[in-house]
Amino acid sequence: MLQEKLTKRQQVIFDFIRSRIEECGYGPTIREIAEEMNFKSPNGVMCHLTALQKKGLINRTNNKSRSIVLTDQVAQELNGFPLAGRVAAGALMEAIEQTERLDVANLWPKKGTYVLEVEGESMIDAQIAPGDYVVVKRRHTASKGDIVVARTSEGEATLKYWFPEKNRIRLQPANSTMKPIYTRDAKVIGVVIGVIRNYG
Amino acid sequence: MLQEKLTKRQQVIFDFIRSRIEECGYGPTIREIAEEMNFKSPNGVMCHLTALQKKGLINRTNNKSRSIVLTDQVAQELNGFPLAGRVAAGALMEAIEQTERLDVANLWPKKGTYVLEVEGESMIDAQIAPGDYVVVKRRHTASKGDIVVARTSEGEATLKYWFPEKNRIRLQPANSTMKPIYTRDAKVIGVVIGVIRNYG
DNA sequence: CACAATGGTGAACATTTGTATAAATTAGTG
DNA sequence: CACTAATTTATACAAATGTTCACCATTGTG
Repeated sequence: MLQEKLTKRQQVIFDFIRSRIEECGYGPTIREIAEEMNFKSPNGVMCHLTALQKKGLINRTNNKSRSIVLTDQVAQELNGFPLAGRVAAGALMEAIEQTERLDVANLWPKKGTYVLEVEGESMIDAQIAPGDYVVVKRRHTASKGDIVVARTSEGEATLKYWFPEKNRIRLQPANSTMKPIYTRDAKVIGVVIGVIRNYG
Repeated sequence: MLQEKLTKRQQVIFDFIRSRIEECGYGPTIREIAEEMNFKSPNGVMCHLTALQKKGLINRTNNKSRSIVLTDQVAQELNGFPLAGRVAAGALMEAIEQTERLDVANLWPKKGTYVLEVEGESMIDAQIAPGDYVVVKRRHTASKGDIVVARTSEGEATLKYWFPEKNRIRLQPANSTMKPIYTRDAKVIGVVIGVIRNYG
């Protein structure tokens, strides 16, 4: 995971490429890079690009305009967060620079997935609080013990544990002050696969 | 938020552009689109592009190669999840198609932010469970009541509520079975600004 | 010092690419 | 049918773009 160190010049050029991709949505041409760097010839850029490619920061396709892309490793840094370790672990700050990353954008599959804002405290003992967003995978079946979004016969959607019993379904809240709902015709709308909480 | 409906041809072309941007990291040229569609002239594509632009799905810059970008509205669909409403709300599924989106990738600022995997149950009553990831903003100060990552005099990093008192700091766990830690020289490493949980 | 690595200049060339104009085709609609 | 909009062909041109070759300057190193 250690990448060869960049020279100052290479770093400047790489930063420019990355910022362009972020800001414009597409990368620069070789001459645009040259212009930015006040080069008077596109060939200077070519050398740096081959260097950046050899060091594993970018890829590009021959003869294609604007074909510079950041390698997966680098691109992920745009989305993810450095995963610094566990809270209980010792030397924290030292570790942050060089570790894995948690790619928030790709943690969950996008297809058939949506989020719901949680209302009420029915799942509080499952560490799901009001205002949290539950990430829900659209499904019509669930396994025993899953946290599901279910629609009861009254047409209400609700967030509960899913416990099928002999002749009925037990929709179990995670809250000692609330009682389970028993029903025969509750339908699973989706299964909770994640939780997102944003303080402030 | 309603976008003008696309013709079939426009939809096919738009899908191709989007998939290319997703898969390659950069968009196609006009001629590459023409080739894909088996057009024998680039001008056919030009017409469709101006249509797509007029309908607000893409933007592009004149005279620049591969300058097609998805509009913010469309691009966000690549990152976010549809925000379908609140769990308690009624007609859920009907609402999913046409609602806002929660852009997970940009929920929190990226600069100076990292995540930590939570170990232990010291914050369980704050709905933070073992295995959760806390999103931490690197800071050296905190406000009363913040959930912070603090380093105690022993050099251990720990996750607690931050309560400054007269001559000391109270590091308060959110767990009725655990006692607060009192200290004079605890240092804030960061403040918790979010939580991410991934089931399974 | 000789040498290699880095960081350029300059000019020339072949494609690729965006653009423009004119016209043909198809499909739907009043 | 006459008409319009959408779709595509055809051709041509100007500009942008990637590539290559030859060569120069600087810097650090054995």
